[in-house]
Amino acid sequence: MSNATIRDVAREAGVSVASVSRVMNGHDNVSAALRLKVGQVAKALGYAPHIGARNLSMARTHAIGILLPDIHGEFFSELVRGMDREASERGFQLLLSNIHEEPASAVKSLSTMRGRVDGLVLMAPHVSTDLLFEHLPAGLPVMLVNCAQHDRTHARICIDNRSAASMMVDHLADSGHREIVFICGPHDNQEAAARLDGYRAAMEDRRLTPCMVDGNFFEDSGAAAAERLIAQGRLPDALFAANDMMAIGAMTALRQAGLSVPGDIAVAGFDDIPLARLITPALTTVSVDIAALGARALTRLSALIDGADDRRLESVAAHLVIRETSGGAALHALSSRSDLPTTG
Amino acid sequence: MSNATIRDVAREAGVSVASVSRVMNGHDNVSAALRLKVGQVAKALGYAPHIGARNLSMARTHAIGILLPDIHGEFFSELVRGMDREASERGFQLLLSNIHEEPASAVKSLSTMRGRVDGLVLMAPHVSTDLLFEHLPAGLPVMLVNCAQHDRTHARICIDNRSAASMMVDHLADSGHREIVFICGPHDNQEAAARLDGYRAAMEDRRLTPCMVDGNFFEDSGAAAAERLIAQGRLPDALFAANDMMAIGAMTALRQAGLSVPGDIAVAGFDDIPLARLITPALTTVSVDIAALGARALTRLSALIDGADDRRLESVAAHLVIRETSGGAALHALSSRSDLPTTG
DNA sequence: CGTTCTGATGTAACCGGTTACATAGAGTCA
DNA sequence: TGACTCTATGTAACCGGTTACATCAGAACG
Repeated sequence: MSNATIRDVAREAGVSVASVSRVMNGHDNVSAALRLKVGQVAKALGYAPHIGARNLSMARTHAIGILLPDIHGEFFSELVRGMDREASERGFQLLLSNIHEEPASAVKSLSTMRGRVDGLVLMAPHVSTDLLFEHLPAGLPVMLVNCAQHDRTHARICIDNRSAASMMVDHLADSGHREIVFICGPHDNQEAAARLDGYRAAMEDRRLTPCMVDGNFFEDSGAAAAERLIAQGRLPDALFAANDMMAIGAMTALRQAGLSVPGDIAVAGFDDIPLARLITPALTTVSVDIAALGARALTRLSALIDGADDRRLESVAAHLVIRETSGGAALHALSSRSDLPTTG
Repeated sequence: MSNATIRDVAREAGVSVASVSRVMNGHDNVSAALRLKVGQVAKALGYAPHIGARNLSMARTHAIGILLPDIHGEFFSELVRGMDREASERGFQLLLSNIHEEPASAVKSLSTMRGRVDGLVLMAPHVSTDLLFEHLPAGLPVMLVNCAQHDRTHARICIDNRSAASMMVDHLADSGHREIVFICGPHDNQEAAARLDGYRAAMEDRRLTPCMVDGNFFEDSGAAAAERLIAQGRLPDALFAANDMMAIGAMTALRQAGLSVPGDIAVAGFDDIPLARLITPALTTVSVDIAALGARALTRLSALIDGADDRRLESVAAHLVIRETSGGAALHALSSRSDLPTTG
């Protein structure tokens, strides 16, 4: 049932296991005759090397562990796409693991990576990273993506959420809006916090009063926030949501209340999900090349695995995509990347 | 640098490796004293078992290989979400591999899975599956997803594209449309072919004449198809596109030509991408619970790994989501699943 | 007190590869 | 012909776990 082993091939071909190994790995110090015979026997027996065994003896797995908080949604899919691009180029495979909210599960995921991967990409915006670091297999290269800032011992790469949020405030203010309300993301989320920071800072720089309402990154919470503002009769000039889904939810609520976007109120989001350019009016938002982020993380990790010493914090810039909902000059910015069909 | 091994722990604790192994795996035939001592030494040395070594000696990896044609987009992300849900429940991890168009890359991906996973989920709608099967590691459980129909030796699970397309034709016809034109997907795509089949069959059942135009699953091709029909002055009652993106492209073209949907012409799509319910008018389409498909594939694969004999072809039903573009009674069907935030 | 049973622990083989080192045989040159 | 390379191949240790089996001490029992 199970496949032939290298010793089966060696016996059948009347040679030693070392010779078979050398042939299978294309070493050059084997005679043509032996190469031929071993090749034939291997094919006849349907021999395929057992990668797990090879990994053990070479202490190299050619696999990279990816620990993510949520393996779903467009962010995940783009991130993995970028990582895979680099990974397959470098002969790595991706071992996925979903770390759930509870720290215990994250620690467990970590322990199951030991001896199974050559390096780790770790993204944990809400789990306390201190706890995780204690449980990192010693000596295993790790690349942190969008983690908390206070760690300095590991290589990190973060989206510059703060600056991007500030840029968006600047854009809205330059378009003539004064009262700009921010719809927050989840409180325990690192990225949401950075976006809020950027909003606050830019507002204060311009002597405008920051005003925040609650949200949780889900569409409904954006709608709820807008409804609350409408009900209170405190409609601002602009709504800036911490992500696109909430912006879209808010727009739906505004439309249902008979308000026009951007006529009565401007709206801006964050993420530039594919949906953003397709809804009407098209959503002004912040775009990050997530695939590039993933690719970059993998490139640096690969260098770490090869022995590089890299503890830098790299900041990935985001850029504004000004569409229709922000109301200013109807400049169409660089159009977002072309969308892909969704059916395999 | 690297971590301690089980022999280090054994030496340090003054016991045998077998005892350490037994303690680490929670066997019950160890004395409390030994358990305590080994536990202490293991913690002091920062020992974590080497999973690769364990896999080799137990001939069990607790990993599942996922071979997909495109690891990006919503389909991928939903599929993986469903798989991960079941996988983590069963203690499996997911090893991702992207198989590109060329068969050679697919074969290579396959060979790199040998001895590294306990089973395989394989999705290859365009690669010739015969070639792949030759290179499948013998005795490795495999679950085929949305593959060609002509294989009978493996467990398979497919979306019932054919029936769903027929149902859509029935719905359009019941709504009073007679001339229903189908916008095809790529010719070499298995799923596109099944949808076309279902369209054809349902039309013929109703003594209506099938009429197909070319498309390739991309938005542009849907727009182009609509423009051609308009230019030829042969506007049908309804357009049924093989996926949503083409339907959306067609709607854009129709609107630009001054035609109203569904007033002048009905439109229907396939896939129920998140966009479908957000555009105006909201798109009537076919929805498949992709996460459930992934979960189901993993459940069956898990049974195969446990020794089950399963070569069934399972058909996953899709259901209509009737919204506004199909023009019939404005029944709002079950709203699609709530959307997820895209920011980690 | 000797025998048998029981349960904890140790010994060593094994999983399936890789590779340092040993060895044998062919070729080169004095 | 003998010493010396050089190259192709074989031998066996090793990677880091698991586990069948052996062993041994203490308890139970006649």
